[in-house]
Amino acid sequence: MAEHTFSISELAREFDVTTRTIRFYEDQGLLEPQRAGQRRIYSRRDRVRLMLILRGKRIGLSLLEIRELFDLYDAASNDEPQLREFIRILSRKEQQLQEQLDDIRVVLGEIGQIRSQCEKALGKQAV
Amino acid sequence: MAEHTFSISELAREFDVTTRTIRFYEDQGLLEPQRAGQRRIYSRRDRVRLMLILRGKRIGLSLLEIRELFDLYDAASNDEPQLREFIRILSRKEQQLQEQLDDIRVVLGEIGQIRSQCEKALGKQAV
DNA sequence: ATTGACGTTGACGTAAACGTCAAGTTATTG
DNA sequence: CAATAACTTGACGTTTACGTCAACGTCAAT
Repeated sequence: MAEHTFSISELAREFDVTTRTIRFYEDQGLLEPQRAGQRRIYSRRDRVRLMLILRGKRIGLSLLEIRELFDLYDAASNDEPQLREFIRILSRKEQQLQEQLDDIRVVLGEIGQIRSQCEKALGKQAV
Repeated sequence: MAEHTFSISELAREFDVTTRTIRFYEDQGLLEPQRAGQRRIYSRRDRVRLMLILRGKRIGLSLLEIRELFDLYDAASNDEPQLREFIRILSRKEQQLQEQLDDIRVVLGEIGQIRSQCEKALGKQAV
């Protein structure tokens, strides 16, 4: 079965990051593509890793935290305590996001008030 | 009516930031406390501003964005287009947060799978 | 054989958000 | 009055996450 692989710029295009970024992630131990001579060859697994990195960033993880999660996950497959640790970290992150969401609801509520005040101020003239 | 004021370290303690941080926010045009000689005197309004700054940070705004929102808000009180812009920016942020939440739900879903796999692997022995 | 696209490794630069002195000022208190 | 605490400005340091060259390798196509 012919394993599909990717070049660095293919991945860069697909995920809208620069090649520099991808190499940087490798530098940080987040990716370990194979080589064909000098050239980097990315497997499906590498591609998934990149997806996970970017998702991690979107939920506010630092690259170091992502790295630690990868390491934990790799080591955790057969180790329950580490898996629990893994889950605990993510639960904590979930709670942080929940707080963020609460914050933004507050902000949006305030905005609503401001808006209605403004519309009242502008009055019946030319809204 | 005696306006209650605050020293820099009072605010620092209350919000668990350093005085350096508060001065830095002033440097960035986010706060403009009065002075008694050299000393900074923070009013209730300044305190509210600081709360807003920290809340803004929690929802992922940069200090620059917060600054722009303050400026917009100050200028917007009587100007509808700017108010709409103000609201638009926050709506965009709300959407980003929503995406973050979706991301984390995905992650947590995956975690659930991994956990159950792990428990299955550990089997009936000593879970 | 040369051009062009793509890739490579350094090395240095940058922006954000503070931390960390240093060196001086002001206020209070024993 | 001297010590101490709290405050000030200013300058330089730090971390994260890349951007930006420079200088070179490689491979396919003309």
